[in-house]
Amino acid sequence: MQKSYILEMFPYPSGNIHMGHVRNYVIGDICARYHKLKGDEVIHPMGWDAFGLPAENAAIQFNTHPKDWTLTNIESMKNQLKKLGLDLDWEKELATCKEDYYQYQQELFIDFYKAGLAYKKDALVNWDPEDQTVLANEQVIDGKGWRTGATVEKKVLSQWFFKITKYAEELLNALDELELWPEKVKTMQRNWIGKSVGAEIKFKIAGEDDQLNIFTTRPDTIYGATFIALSVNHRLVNKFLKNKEINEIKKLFSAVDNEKEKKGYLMNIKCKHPLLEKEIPVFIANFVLDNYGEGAIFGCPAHDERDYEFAVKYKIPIIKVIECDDNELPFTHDGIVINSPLLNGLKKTEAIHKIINYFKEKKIGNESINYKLRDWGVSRQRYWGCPIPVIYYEDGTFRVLDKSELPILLPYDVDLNGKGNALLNHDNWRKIVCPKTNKIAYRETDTLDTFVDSSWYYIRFLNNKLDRPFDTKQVNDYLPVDKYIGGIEHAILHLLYSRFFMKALRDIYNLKINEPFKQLFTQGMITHKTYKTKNDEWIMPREVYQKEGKLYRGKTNEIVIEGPSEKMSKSKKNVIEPDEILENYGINATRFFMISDSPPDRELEWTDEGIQGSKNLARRINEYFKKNRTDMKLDTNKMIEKFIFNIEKNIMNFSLNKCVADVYTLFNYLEKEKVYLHNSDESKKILICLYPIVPNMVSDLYMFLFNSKNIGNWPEINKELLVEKSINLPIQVQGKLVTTINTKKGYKEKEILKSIYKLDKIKNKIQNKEVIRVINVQDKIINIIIN
RNA sequence: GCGCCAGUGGCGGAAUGGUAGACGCGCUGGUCUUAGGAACCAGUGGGCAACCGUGGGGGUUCGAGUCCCUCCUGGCGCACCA
Repeated sequence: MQKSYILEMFPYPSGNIHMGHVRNYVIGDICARYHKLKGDEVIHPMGWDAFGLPAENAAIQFNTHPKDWTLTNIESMKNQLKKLGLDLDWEKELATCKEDYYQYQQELFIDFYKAGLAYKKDALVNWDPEDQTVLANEQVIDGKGWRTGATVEKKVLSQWFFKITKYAEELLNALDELELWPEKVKTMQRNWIGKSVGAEIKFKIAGEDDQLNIFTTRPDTIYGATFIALSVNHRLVNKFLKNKEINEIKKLFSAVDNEKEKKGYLMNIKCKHPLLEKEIPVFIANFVLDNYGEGAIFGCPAHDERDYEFAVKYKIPIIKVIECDDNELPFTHDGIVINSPLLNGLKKTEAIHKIINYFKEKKIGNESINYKLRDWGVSRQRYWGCPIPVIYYEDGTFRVLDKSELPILLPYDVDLNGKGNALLNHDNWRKIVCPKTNKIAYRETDTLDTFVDSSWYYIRFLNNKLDRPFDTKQVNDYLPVDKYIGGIEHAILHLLYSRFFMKALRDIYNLKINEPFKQLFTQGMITHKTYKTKNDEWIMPREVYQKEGKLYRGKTNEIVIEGPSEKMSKSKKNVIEPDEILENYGINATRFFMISDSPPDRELEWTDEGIQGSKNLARRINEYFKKNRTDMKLDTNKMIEKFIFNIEKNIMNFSLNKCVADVYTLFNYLEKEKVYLHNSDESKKILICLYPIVPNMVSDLYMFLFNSKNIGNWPEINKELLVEKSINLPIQVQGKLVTTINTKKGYKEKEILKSIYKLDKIKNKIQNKEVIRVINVQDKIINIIIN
């Protein structure tokens, strides 16, 4: 039996589902139900991404406990999901905050550690002052925390990391084989991994026994290097400057108004140029990233915009080493190398090749590949997350626990006052006697980033009750997920982490699976018109009424200004509540509308007309089947076969909006021809095709018509009926449509031309001219070319 | 700035290089109604017409919304990545 693993991204249990969830899960449900009808062994589970900060914030705000708050939310959201008529296997349900999930994550952590994929180091990390926790690089957007929007600070802390960089090359290359992923997501991941090929060059420090390693993609411009710039966090800054001075420089840098304005501080050390008998100045500069390469660059102002700007400001010499006009500086394009004894006259790639070989020979450099991707910082200074199974002794050493010492459970009795990490403040939990050494020890109080939880939940779903993380055979048999459906906002974070996890687990446990998600489908947002008063107050759409072409607010009769359709958000008051819609329009209309007006990967604008149209469609179908049976017309069977064929094709391609069009086309035909099928076998076929989309309605109708709950299998298509025997053949002259004629398929070209030439419209076109060529695309089109 | 995607009626959107606008919404007219914002029926790209029409301009082709080049516009992502 063919397996089909259909998965939608599991939700965070905030307490209420929103329209975005509805769309996501209806799309997945249609797929899953279709595959079941086709006879596949379908896996379609649901769970809860249940650790995370909102629970802690809610605990403080409402004086409840994160666990209680979360579990209550799960219950109510589960009820809401059940109202959507989703065919989910609730036996497989999991919640990442439950010990039967996270204790196995602790096992994985131990295995990662043993495999060298988890390690601890002092690191300059992103600190979110509002959430009081560290964030991964991926979670910092424009210098702000992804969740809080607070400006992120830099701090040095001892942190746990996962070695995702070990897989940088594979994560990049394997994207090419993910044929069923959107190009857009792959591009985003490629950019994020950010591979650069170049060279690493050693710069000796004059008068010191120390050196710098500098990565560059342009070793061909080495003769134009006129300065060195270091990040303020570079090792050598610490070596040569006092803390006080460093702090002053940091202050100087952060005082810059415009973030892009370049600032530098001249150090009193110099570097030797690796090829020339000269020394060049060393700056500390605000524009040098400390987390790329070693946090040091050589500046070649003539051929780099940033270096040029800096050099002009600090009056650093600018030496041209690529042929160009002076007014073209900085010249960053390819060109012929000049002023470079070893490289003169060469083109860029030749020069790069030659100089790297020279560096190798002299042992002052090497070719080098650099990635933007950093290792994944997974420590979070929060209570509501998976505890890291590590203890610390009083001498500062630590021990990663054995699997036999698991689980490390979160204590329930914590003091959540919003200040700092509740685990750190919980002495009873924290302080233990190590059973191996009998020494006093302290538990790790950081918990794991919740993106760790979601990096392997699709594996745990295969057997959520197993007494180890997963079963190898099951993983090999049932992964990858065949269709993974969710929002594009996870393009980098969740999807990259999961890919890394799959590869890491593959290598640790000898799995045969390389990628977790075979096909990725990213559904579009749901948007809704926004409305404002003249005082910029957002108001709810339902408050607005229209009179003589103008919009007014219901209770005050103020003029209302209509804004663009935007993503539903509470702050803009353009939210539609699923519960309300289900109540007013019913589940069938709701499901129809979720796929009606736009292709699933594009935005769907919520409109009253749209949902009303879906309601009408549902009603029409219901009424249709209740009418008394009539005879079929000649082409009725053909229409039904076409319907089956099209629905199947369109579900497979995620062209669900076209499925709705297919439904209209069929019922328009049946009603126009007054063909009523009632409890016929043909009705069964039609209902089965409708079942994935509107299962509730179909179940009721099936009961009513056939007194049975047993919806059969997906109907076999009678291909013979699909073939059109007669066609409307378009006739072109000079490639332009002139007329069409109705004819049988398989006509003889000579014969049909005879009758075509008799047509007035064709005669008029041809008149006295000579036919020089006739293009007959058999059964498709005829094109007559005249002189 | 770089990358990706997209530009088709009043709107959402259909079209393996082969009849552009399927299907829906809206609109117009009609039927039934005390009434209708319900339901049903008919029509609906522009133009009186010949014809013209898929963001603009080139090209490939018998034939281009579709392929190629170029420009414009919009959306998304990345962005001092050396």
